[in-house]
This record gives sequence, structure tokens and C-alpha cells, in this order.
Amino acid sequence: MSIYKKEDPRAIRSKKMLKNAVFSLITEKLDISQLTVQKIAERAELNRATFYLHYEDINDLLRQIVHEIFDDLSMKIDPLLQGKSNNEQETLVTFLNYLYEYRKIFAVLFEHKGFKNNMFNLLKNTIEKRRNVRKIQYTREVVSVDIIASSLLGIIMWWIKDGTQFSSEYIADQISLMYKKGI
Amino acid sequence: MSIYKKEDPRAIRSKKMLKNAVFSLITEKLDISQLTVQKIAERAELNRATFYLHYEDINDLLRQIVHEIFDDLSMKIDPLLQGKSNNEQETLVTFLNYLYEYRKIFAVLFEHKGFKNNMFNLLKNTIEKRRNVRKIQYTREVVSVDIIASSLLGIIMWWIKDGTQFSSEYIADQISLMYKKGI
DNA sequence: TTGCTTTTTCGACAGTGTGTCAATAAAATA
DNA sequence: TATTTTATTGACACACTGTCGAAAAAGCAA
Repeated sequence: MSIYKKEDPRAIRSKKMLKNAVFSLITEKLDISQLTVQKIAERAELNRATFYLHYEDINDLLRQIVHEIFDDLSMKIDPLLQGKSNNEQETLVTFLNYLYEYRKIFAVLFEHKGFKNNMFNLLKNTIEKRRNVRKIQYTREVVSVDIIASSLLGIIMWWIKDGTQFSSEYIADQISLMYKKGI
Repeated sequence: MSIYKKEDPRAIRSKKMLKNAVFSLITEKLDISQLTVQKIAERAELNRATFYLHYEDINDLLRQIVHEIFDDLSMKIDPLLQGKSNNEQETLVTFLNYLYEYRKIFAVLFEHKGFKNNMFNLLKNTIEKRRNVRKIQYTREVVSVDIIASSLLGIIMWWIKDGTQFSSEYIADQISLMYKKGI
């Protein structure tokens, strides 16, 4: 859309302020259910109606924030995957470090359905790509990608929310230990 | 509390109607964020203020519903664990069948923080008990209980919400495949 | 820089939801 | 049945939502 028409700088500024307001509120309150349009507009020092000019509702705004974060996240981990890195551990740690850096915002966003789905698909696609590269044969003895992706998502969500005392390296170790040798 | 004082039958009746209203609303709408005190009271054919006489807010009511479900769930799986069942697979399937039976209500309750924590602890305790029975030695090579519990929770949440086309047996197979042999 | 145009910003409104009261009504039980 | 206990109720003040038309301000061309 911005390809066909230059966006008004005022709109850009307002959107940025609204997004910043969300980040500001989230990192200090840490509960998505308490987020209201009223509070966001107040924090952004904009009229509440201005919000509705740019976004349909709170979910719409969150959806766009999520989209941007995922673009960023995908860009960061894709090179690592493409580079047929033979060091899985390192790739995993890099990925986890990214999550850890933004853990406060991620912890909140994980309560957002769309965000969780995006993360699930990212994990699933990543696993599938790696399997293709390694030409894994699908037999009855191979664990399905859904199962691996959902278990990984579970671990990440727990870590981000309740296990931040553990380092990315420890989590990566545990994950490969579990997936390589079983329990 | 009901040990020291018999509860007024009127209160019991009201609470039951409010809980039924929640179940009724949840199973047809399937979104916890749209649940309001107003709707619950209306569905229960009670005045809204009656709700506040019994519960602090919606979360309080959900917390109590969750508590009751977990009492029920724990009672059902505990005998299986105590009976030093040598058939892990069977135990797991029984547990998953319970979740599947109430999948609609569980899918909604998983959006409730307290519920997720309860489930996590249930899984964690179960794993710890089993490890004690088997006298597992904790070395660097053993995956931590947190990691296993959170990955299990992830799989269960995915299954209940987006993978209900798969049978309990299949999920149980996949879980033991993953945890026994790795990926 | 000016003056016209586009677009944003704003205050206000109706509608829905929350949480609490004092007054009322109705069950429980002695 | 009478009395006490307790639940139920409508009404109140307040917060949040989503949408106007009018006003203000920024953008942009000459």
C-alpha cells in the first residue's frame, strides 16, 4: 500500500506514538486484558478517536505489532537456517537470545492468539526446512512436525514467562538433550 | 468453610446456575474475552448483583470452576499413578481421553493463567512422582522436569485447540516416541 | 511564502459493562 | 407460625467503546 501512495507523515507519527504507547504500557503493567484504547491514547498523548482512524480495534493494532516483530525475527533467523549451519546449537541459542531480549513484550504477546499461531508456524516451517535438507524419510517412527513445534512452543512460553532465571544456553542444551536422546 | 457452617441452599442454587451459565456460554461462543458478568447473569436468569454476592469477579468464578475440574481430574489420574502401572501408554491415553472429553471447556480455560499453571504443576508433580518411583539419578544428562512439563503442556494445548482430528492414542504414541527415542 | 486542499484531530453522544447500595423479598429454622 | 437470616433487586456513578460533524493543522503546488 505504501508502494502506490506515500503515506502522510502525520499518520506515520501517530501510529508510531500509539505503538510506543502499547510497548510502554505493556512493559510496565504486563497484562493484555487490562489494555484499553483509552489508556493507549492517553499514553500516546492523542485523542482516542485518532486511534480509530488508524486501527479497527486493539487486536488490529496488536496484529500489526506482531507482524512487524515477526518480520524482524524471521529476517534474523533465516540466514542462520539458509547457511546450512552445521551447528544446530548455535542457531538455537541465537534464536533464544532474540526471544530473551524482548521477553517482556513477548510474554504479553503470547496471550494473543494470532501471535501464538505465528510462532507455531515459524517453528513448524523451520523444522520442515531442516528435515528437507537432511532428506529425512517419513516413517511411522518419525515424530510429527506438529508435535515437535507445539512442544517447542510450550517450552518457550514457559521459559519466557516463568523461567527467565535460566540462560538461553541452558534451555538450548535441555532442548537438544530431550530431542536427541529422549528423556 | 462448608465444614463449619451449612451453606444456604439458595446460595448453592445460584452458584450452580451461574456456573452452568458459564459452561453454556463458553461451549457456544468459545472466547473467554467476550465473557461478561452481564451475559452470565442474563443466561443464569439472575440479577447481575447476585453474581457479585457470590463471586468477586469473572476471574474468581473461573478460578473456582478450574479448581473443581482439577479436583476431578486429579482424582481420576491419581489411582492410575499410584497403581504403579507398568503400562505408561495406557495411563497417558486415559489422561488424554479425559482432556478430550471436555476439550471445549478446556480450550477456553487454557486462556486462563491460573488454569495453565494448575495443569503445569499437575504434569510436573506427576513426572516427579514417576521419577522417584524409578529412582532416577539426577545427572547433567537428565532433562529437567520443567522442560518436560512445559513441552507436554504445549502439545496438549495445541492438540485441544487445533489438533482435535487426532486421536488420544495417536498423541500418546507420538509423545512416547519423542520422549523415548528423541526426534 | 501564500493560499488551497487534504487529512488529522477533536469534543460530544449513545450504548454497553462494572461494581456497590439501601431497600425489599423470600427462604430457613426455631 | 413467627422471627431471623440471607438472598435478591433496581438504581447509581463511573469506565470503556465506537462513531459523528466541525475545527484545526499539516501538506503541497505555484
